[in-house]
Amino acid sequence: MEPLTTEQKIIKAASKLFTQKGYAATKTREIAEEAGINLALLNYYFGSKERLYKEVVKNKLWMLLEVMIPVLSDETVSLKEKVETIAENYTQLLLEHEELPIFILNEWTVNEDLFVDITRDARLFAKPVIEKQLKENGMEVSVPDFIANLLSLIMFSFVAKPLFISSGLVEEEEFADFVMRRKEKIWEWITKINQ
Amino acid sequence: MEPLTTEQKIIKAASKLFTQKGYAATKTREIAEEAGINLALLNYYFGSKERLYKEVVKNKLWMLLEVMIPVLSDETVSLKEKVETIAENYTQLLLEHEELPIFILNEWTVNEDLFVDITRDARLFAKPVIEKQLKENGMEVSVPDFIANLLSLIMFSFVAKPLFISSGLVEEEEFADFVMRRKEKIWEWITKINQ
DNA sequence: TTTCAAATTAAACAAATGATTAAATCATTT
DNA sequence: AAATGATTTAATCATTTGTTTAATTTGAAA
Repeated sequence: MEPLTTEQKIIKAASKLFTQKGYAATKTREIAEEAGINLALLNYYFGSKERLYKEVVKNKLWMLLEVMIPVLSDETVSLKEKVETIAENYTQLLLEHEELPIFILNEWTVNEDLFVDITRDARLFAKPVIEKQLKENGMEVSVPDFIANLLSLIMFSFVAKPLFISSGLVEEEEFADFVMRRKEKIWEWITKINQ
Repeated sequence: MEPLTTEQKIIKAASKLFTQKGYAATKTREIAEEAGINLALLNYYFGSKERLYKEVVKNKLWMLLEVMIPVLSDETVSLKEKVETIAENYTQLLLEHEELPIFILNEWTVNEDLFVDITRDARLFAKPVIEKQLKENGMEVSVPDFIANLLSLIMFSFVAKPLFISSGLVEEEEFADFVMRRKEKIWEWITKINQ
């Protein structure tokens, strides 16, 4: 348990506040207070609020993608293993960071330019690998539809959590159970969908 | 084509900017400029930025819910018709207002208090009606899972559009085609999932 | 111990921002 | 035409906000 460096304290506080409230609503003074550091240190280490923000977004986007990209691209992992690993890892990750997908997807919509740099030249999905494995499994679905169905069924519950809670469809206390149970069914659903 | 009243011009401009950029990033002077009115009129008609914002959120939330709620609650509409109508209506609506779901879901996460008032006492989902129809169709799925699957498969493509576009999985020009084709398969998918 | 760069602090600056005021204009009624 | 209330305008206010500055402290090297 090394004590955090000043830089780490700032990143930690900024990550928390930016993901909770978005870029514009988060004030540099808040970040400084949350981090327990002097306001000027924020600019000393990161130059500006925007540069700090980009740092945070890069981290968070990577958290979200690394669960999926390497697994999907790996030819030695079967389609079933892929789906089950991704379902498992995402549910795990998102239960610990519920705000992650909505933060990233909203920022990606509102602040598109920012993501151009980050995702440039990143081969996010290994289309040929997945295409081959879909055929091997007798699935006639297209790669985009396969990815869309997979991510939908795993992630949407987290994105739309407030709707589920407010409507009384799912109680706050049983939400974790709800997504854990769904996680177990993903592979079954995916195979059924694609016959 | 009546010319818009000042109030309508403000609401229109505010709707556009708030949904595009969120509450904090939207400045009252921008709204005034976009609406072509004097800044003071915003407070004259709506009292404050926050009250104007609540007005916009209420409208947008209702746009999103009215596609779904009345249809789902109607006992005289079969489950198949329900699913197909909702798939059709949502795809239509969201193609015209792509920013709508991510705006509402993000605001609902970031600004939860605001939605307490709006959704209080609103029986969003008619659980018993759907439960009955699921049984009649031999579907053993729970209502929350049914709703989650339905909304996931329809809406997630819009929420995650930037991911699909940036990854090259779907081209911007073919996005409308992509979601239109998916829309046609929703009922098939839903039935297969629940055997 | 002295030196010196790195790290930290308090204070201040300039611009932006939500809101208000008081005067001017408009439209409707008398 | 005069009167009256509703609408609109330009100007201003008080804070907030991101950033900078200049001085101080810290800690390691000489």
